[in-house]
Amino acid sequence: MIDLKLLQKDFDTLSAKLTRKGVDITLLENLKTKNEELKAAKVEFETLQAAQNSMSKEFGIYKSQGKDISELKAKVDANKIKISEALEIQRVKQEELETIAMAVPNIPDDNVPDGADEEDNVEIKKVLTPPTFNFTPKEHWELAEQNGWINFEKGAKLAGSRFSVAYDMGAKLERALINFMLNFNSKRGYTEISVPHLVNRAALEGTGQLPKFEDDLYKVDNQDLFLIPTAEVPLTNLFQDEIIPAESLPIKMTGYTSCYRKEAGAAGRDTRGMIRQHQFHKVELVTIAKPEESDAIFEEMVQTASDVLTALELPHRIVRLCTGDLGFGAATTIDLEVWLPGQNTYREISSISNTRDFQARRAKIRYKDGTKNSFVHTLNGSSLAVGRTMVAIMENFQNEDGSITLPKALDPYLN
RNA sequence: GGAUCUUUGGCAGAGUUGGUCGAAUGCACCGGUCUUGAAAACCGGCGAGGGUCAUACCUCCCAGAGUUCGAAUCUCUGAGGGUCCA
Repeated sequence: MIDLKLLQKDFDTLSAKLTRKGVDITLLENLKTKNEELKAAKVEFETLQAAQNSMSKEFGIYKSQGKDISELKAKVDANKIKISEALEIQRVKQEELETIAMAVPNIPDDNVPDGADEEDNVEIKKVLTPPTFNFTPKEHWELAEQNGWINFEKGAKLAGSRFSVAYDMGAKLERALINFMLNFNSKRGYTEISVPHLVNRAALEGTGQLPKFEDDLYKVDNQDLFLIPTAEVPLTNLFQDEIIPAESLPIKMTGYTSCYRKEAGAAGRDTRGMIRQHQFHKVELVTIAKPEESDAIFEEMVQTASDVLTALELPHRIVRLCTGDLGFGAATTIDLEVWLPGQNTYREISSISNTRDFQARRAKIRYKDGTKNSFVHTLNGSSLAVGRTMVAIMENFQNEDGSITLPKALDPYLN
């Protein structure tokens, strides 16, 4: 959630920044008005409540002194009605404010380039040179089927399109990659955590998936539970509504989960293969940090994810997202795109974001800085999407006969 | 599953004939005196969140609902814990 105090104090600067991300300025004006109304309603209610409290105290004194209380009681009763009215007004204002506030995206950092979509993202650097082939490299679905690693028809049989089943070496590779990545991240100081794949509404509101993106989520019938679209949700919300002692920051976490997405807006895109599936595996990094250290940690997380790719000998490039491609909760995002010879292009395999205090404000994650409480910064990033890593390995390590030589880093995990 | 007791600040633990209780006391913690330094002793401070320049003020004694002018204290529901019975 954006900082309402900042909105009050410096509306022009804030609205200019949010306009870059396509936010309608009248929405912000509306928000400002609502916030002022809520404040007034709160003052009104609290004043009445204070009067009520002091009258009630007087009541006790009157009684102990044996004075007549009928007049006081009449006053108190009248006030009581006003209180319940004021409370109702406040409740309504609060609700209205939240409805608007929760739909406003995060403020992009100043160094995020303007742009409409992924075409306008800015490449920072390339890592490793794409391999050359003296034959035409195949696409991963061909290789996956030819080697008997992935079966898309079985996936469709069980659950429909955008599902697949991994067999034999495909299944082993998946498991090896998860282990490899978790170990890699652990060595970098990230604590491994295993979390639920179902979370409640509050958790998803905390990280920003709700209320705006309910269509992208799988929901459990008759219960307020959703399948997680990323481990970022449970990992970040571990600290929901907590005040963390400053000395325990930064908190660096890594976790593996499946991720479940309806891909509502992606009809027709990547329909073949395992680039875009409704369920996929991902190893995630989440860090809870002090504001002053979050930039350094962001760089470190990008580096860690890039190093995983390098360790797997996968050529990739590092890209800074433009305003148009930036996610709802992110202040800044860097994508890692892996080289796919079969498609002859770079494709996203990891996305690392600094949400600054956007999620912290929603999820009420604070830290005690001396005597005062401040919002933490939360950062998240994939390290990596396992399915896409498999795609990248298949395409980059393919031989002319369609067989695949696996990267040496996985040897200890595959025997 | 039945009966009964219990749930308070970082911890321990008062407070249950409803009022001046956000809450005694001890420990822990922080500051000071003393000391070469530390410990001990003594003095002072010390629950949390919101709000304010700072006060004021509002909210919070497991959660929710209720009775009342007023609830940590009474009633109901739920959750956690203990004990006894099955």
